[in-house]
Parts: sequence; C-alpha cells; structure tokens
Amino acid sequence: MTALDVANTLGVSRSTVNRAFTPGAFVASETRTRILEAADALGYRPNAIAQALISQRSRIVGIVIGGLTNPFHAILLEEMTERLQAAGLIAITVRLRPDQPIESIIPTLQQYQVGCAILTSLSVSRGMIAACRRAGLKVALLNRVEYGSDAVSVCADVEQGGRLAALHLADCGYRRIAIVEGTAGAWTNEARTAGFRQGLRDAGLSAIAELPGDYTYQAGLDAADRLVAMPEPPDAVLCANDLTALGLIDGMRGHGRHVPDDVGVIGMDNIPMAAWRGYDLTSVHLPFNRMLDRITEVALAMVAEDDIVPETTLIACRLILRGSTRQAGEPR
Amino acid sequence: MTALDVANTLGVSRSTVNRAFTPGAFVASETRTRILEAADALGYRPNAIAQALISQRSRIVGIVIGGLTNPFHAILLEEMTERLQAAGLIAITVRLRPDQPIESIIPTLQQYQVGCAILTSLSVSRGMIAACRRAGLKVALLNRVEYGSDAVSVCADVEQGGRLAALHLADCGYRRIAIVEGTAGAWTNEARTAGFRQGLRDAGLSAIAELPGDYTYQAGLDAADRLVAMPEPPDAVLCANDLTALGLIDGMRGHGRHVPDDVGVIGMDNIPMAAWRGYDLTSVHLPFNRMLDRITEVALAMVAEDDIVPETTLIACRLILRGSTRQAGEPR
DNA sequence: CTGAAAGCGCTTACAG
DNA sequence: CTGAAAGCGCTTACAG
Repeated sequence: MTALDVANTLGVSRSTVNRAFTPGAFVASETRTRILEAADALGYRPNAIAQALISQRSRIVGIVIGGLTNPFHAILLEEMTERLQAAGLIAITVRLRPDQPIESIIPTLQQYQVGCAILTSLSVSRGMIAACRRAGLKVALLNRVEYGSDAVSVCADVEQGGRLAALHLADCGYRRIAIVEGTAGAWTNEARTAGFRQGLRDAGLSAIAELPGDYTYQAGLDAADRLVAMPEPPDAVLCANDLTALGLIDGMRGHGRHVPDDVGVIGMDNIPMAAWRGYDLTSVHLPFNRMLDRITEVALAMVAEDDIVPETTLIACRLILRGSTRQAGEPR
Repeated sequence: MTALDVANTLGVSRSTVNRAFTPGAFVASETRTRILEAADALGYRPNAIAQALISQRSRIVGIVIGGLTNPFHAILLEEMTERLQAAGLIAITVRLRPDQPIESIIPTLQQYQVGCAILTSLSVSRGMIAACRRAGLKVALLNRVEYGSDAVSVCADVEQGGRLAALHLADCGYRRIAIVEGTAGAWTNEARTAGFRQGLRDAGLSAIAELPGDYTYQAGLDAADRLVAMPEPPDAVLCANDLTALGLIDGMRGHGRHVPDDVGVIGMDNIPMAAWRGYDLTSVHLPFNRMLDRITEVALAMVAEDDIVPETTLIACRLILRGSTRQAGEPR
C-alpha cells in the first residue's frame, strides 16, 4: 500500500496524496479530507524509511543504553521512549557494555542515519564525544557533562542535590559523616561527591571517610563492612546512589546497627525501592519530568538543524525525607 | 559518503563496491579487500535505510516495551537489544502503557516497516495479535502464549516453575499455603498460578487462600495485611513474582512475623533484589539466556521469511534456594 | 568477475 | 491548488 495506490484509487496524483499528509502544504481542504479518509480505509501510512531517505532528515534517535539493572535508568528509558514517540521521533536502542569502546557501536548508529545519539550517564567515558563527532554523529548527553567538549547536555543538578543531602544530615544532628562514592571517573559521581563535600563544608564539617564504590548494591554492602571496622565509625553516610545506600543499610543491619538511630543513610535517584517499607530511604529526587522535557526538545532540534549551540541544562533536585535519617532538629 | 564516492575513488563501479559488502557475492577477493580498505579509510558504511527501502526487507525489529519498573523486564530488554544487534538486527522501542490499546502504536510500527514486532508479557492483552495481523505486522510473543492465535511464542515454562515452587514449600514442611496472584487476565499470571495449584495438588495440598495482585511491591504489602488478618494465617506464601514477594516479606515483618520461621515466601523471576541480603528470597529463575537465544532466532527468521510456522517454545525454569524458606526436610 | 539500468516510496523543486 | 520529473542510496536482475 503506497501513496500511488491511494492516488489511483481516488484519481489524483501521488503528489496530492503526499500533500494531504504534509502539514501546511497547499491542498484544497476538501481534497485533503477525502484523501485522508481513503488512506485510512486502505490502511495506508507514509513509509518513514522512504521519507528518511529522500528528505535526508532522519527522525531516528539512537539511545545508547547500559546499566538498566539500575531501575533509575530503566525508568528513564521507558519514559524517554514515550516522549520521543509523542514528539514524532523514534528511538533505536543500542547497548554499550561498561567497558566497551563507543567505536564499536558507532557504525550501527551511522548505518541507521540517526539524527541524534543520546548518551546516558553510565558507560559513557571521556573521549566518546570526540569519537562521535569524528564519525559525524550529533550527540546529546543525558545526566552527564563533558567539560570542554561543547556538547549539548541535559542533567539533574546532582551537585546541588548532593549539597542538600549533606546539609540535611547536619541538620539532623549527625556529625561523623562518611561518603560512599559511585563509579570513579564518571561525571555524575564527581558531581555528587563534590556536592556532598560542599554541603558538609557549608555545615562546618568534613567527611570522616570517603570510600570507593561503583553505584551497585554490593558496593554498599562492602562499605558497611569497612565503616563498622573503623575505630570511630560514622553516625551517618552519604551514598552516591540509592542502590548503594540500600546495600549499606542491609550491611549496617547485618552488623547490628540500627538505621537511623545508630547510623543515618541518604541515597540519590529516588528509585522505587527507596520507598520500600524495609528501607524507607531518604533520598534525592532527580527532576525526571523536566529532564525528559528538555532532552526531547534537544533531540527535536538536533534532528532538524545542523548547527546546534552547545548548551548545558542543569535542573535542580529535591530531597525526599524518609525514615533512614532522624528528624531534622532532633537532639543527638 | 556513498558507495558511489568509494567507487569513484577506486575507479570501479558502484555495483562492485556493493558486492564487496555482500557476503557471498562474486568479487575478486583482491578487489574486495581493496574496496573494504578504501571504504574504511573514507568512513563509508552502507546506508541501512536505503538498503531497507530497496530490498523490501527491514532488519528493524520493533520491541514493544512496558513495565520497565520491573527489573526483570528492564534486564531482558537490555540483553535482547544486544543479542539482536549481534545478529545484525536493530531494535526500535515503542512504549505501550498498561491500558493503552495496541492500535495506538501500530501505525508507528508500520511506518518504520518493522520486520517483526516483539511483544513482551506485560501490557499485552488478548486480541492484540489479531490487530497486528490485520495491520500486516508479524509478531513474536516473549513470555506469553496466546491460545488459538497461531502466533510464534517464546516463553519460560512458568507453569513448571510454579509447580517447582509449590512442591518445594511442601518439602520444607509448610502446610497452610496461600497464593498471591499477578495481574488478572495476563497469560503469565494464569500459568504461574496454575503451576502453583498443580504443585500443591501433587503434594496433596491445596491453597488456603488466593489473593489478587498486579505484580507490584504494593500488592505484596496489601496481601500481607489480609493474610495476617485470617483466623488461621498461612505458614507460607507463593507469590506470582518477586516484586510482590518482597512487598509481602516487608508486610509480614511489619506485622511481627518472621521469615522463614513464621512464614515461608517464594517469588518468581529471580530479579537482583531477590538476592539482596535484607530479603534473601527463594525464587524461580527464568531461563534468560535460552529465551534470548530463541527470540533472536525467531526475529531473524521473521525478518527473512514471510511464512512463519507458528510455534511455541517453552523453556524450563529452575528454583533458586535462599533464606526465605526453611530447609527442605526440616521438621515443622 | 564487472558494469549499466531499473526501481524501492517517498520529497522537493518546478510547471501549469 | 494540482501534476510530472528528478533523485535519495541502495539491491536486483540482466548483459558483457
């Protein structure tokens, strides 16, 4: 079923059929209605593949996925897919494993002529943007900033969120505060921990320990072991994300520590599990909807225009108070 | 950068360039090497969009996503994307919300000429396959069977898995066993609960209660409230999936019940959270890798051939023993 | 083994 | 407002 079939059925030219499907094209509105109705009856839909080929403008957006084990990324992907779809774009997904070089997926992205590639935080390492640019791919970063690479970037302001978290612990009366980091080298981790440190400084404190991690549940479990082994263990812990915070809680409980009395815990991302009754984790909520609005605008602009002004959008986070921290203002 | 550019650079015809990229085509192997090298140097990649248009064979597979809040689906999607990619296919994702009719996404699938649409268990309701067929879409079902619809289907044998779970509870000495169901009307739920019932029957038992649910954590929490309110509460519970089992555990603990002594709990899907220390949930592991192998084969066949033999593949599950159930053979 | 020609289903000028 | 023509970058016969 092609435009020509519809044209023949109605005795008009295929040009006219095409115009009926092109918003703003000059067609008699009566003709348009007739065509649209006939097309609908015949089950005709313009072939997006042919449109992409001839117009040299792809409405295909490549989403580089990775780390969907983290519910935060999974939910973000699901919502993003829907937003892009609503904006008339289509998402192709390409998986990039943690240690896989981006060069290995660039050919795929090129072959499908993606109008824009969206890289999400995990498994995006420095230099990837340069590699994409060399390959002629336009890229947008979601939840990641690459300094000095004049890329378009949409992020939650996790540094501000981190500050919020640290200040809250201080408000609750916690004084011996430790930090468990996320994946070393990742922008989000640097921003999150920088926020933690700044917040502690603002409160006249500093971290009594900073442990490495990788954003996993296991990292939290391991951190708990190390923290309780300290001569003077912390009375609160700032975790780079929720998954790690949940592991830390389980680890602390395994050592007989009570949350939030013996130790307060804050995570980041506000994944559904943070609200689970067994954890009730105080967390930093990332501005999901705003991020999605913006990344959709960005994708739309990228597929439509060739010259994109590099721009970084940082959207504020907010703290979600739950039971893994004492009430603010409570005496120690 | 097109095949013609490469051809001109080397002084051959574009036909020859094309042959170099077509496995099994007749080209002097020396010519082929020369072309491939030049193409590489020039950064040429065959345009998949043009290939799809001319060959009338799309290598695009539409994955209908939904319910990525459930880690099981998120991880499955991530792995599936990679497998399809390795098989030379590409995945476009289209979101279908729980109560959205499939008709609303069929046009998108058609416009991108998907060679095959993969529908996953959640948000797939009866009649969807017929709707796809009317629209000329070839569909494969993942983790779902639609009786009487001669569709191709790849599933974990969750009925067998359910039986395993029920038999295990009996082996552990539990006698008053309840069932918490998943989403009513979904094939997976019917199969899972049918397996539970069969297993109980095989052990000479029957469920003392069957509560409705929807595969969420909240459903488990709610079920716990109702179960402890029974005059004689169950000593074990079979949950249609892990998310619900985890909610049930938290709910039971909230009521002061100890797992597994006061109440044994088994889930299904074996999501990462099941192994978390705070839960340590005995669960039924679905055969991830086998399912992915098979669905990839199916997708490959569907994009290549027009006549597909309807076939259902059921792959056995296995039980993962953890701490939410007593040891088998223990006295009551 | 290599090349020239037709054509996939559209969009984009260009005529009328 | 409508139609005819060219062409996107390929694949698929068909010649040589």
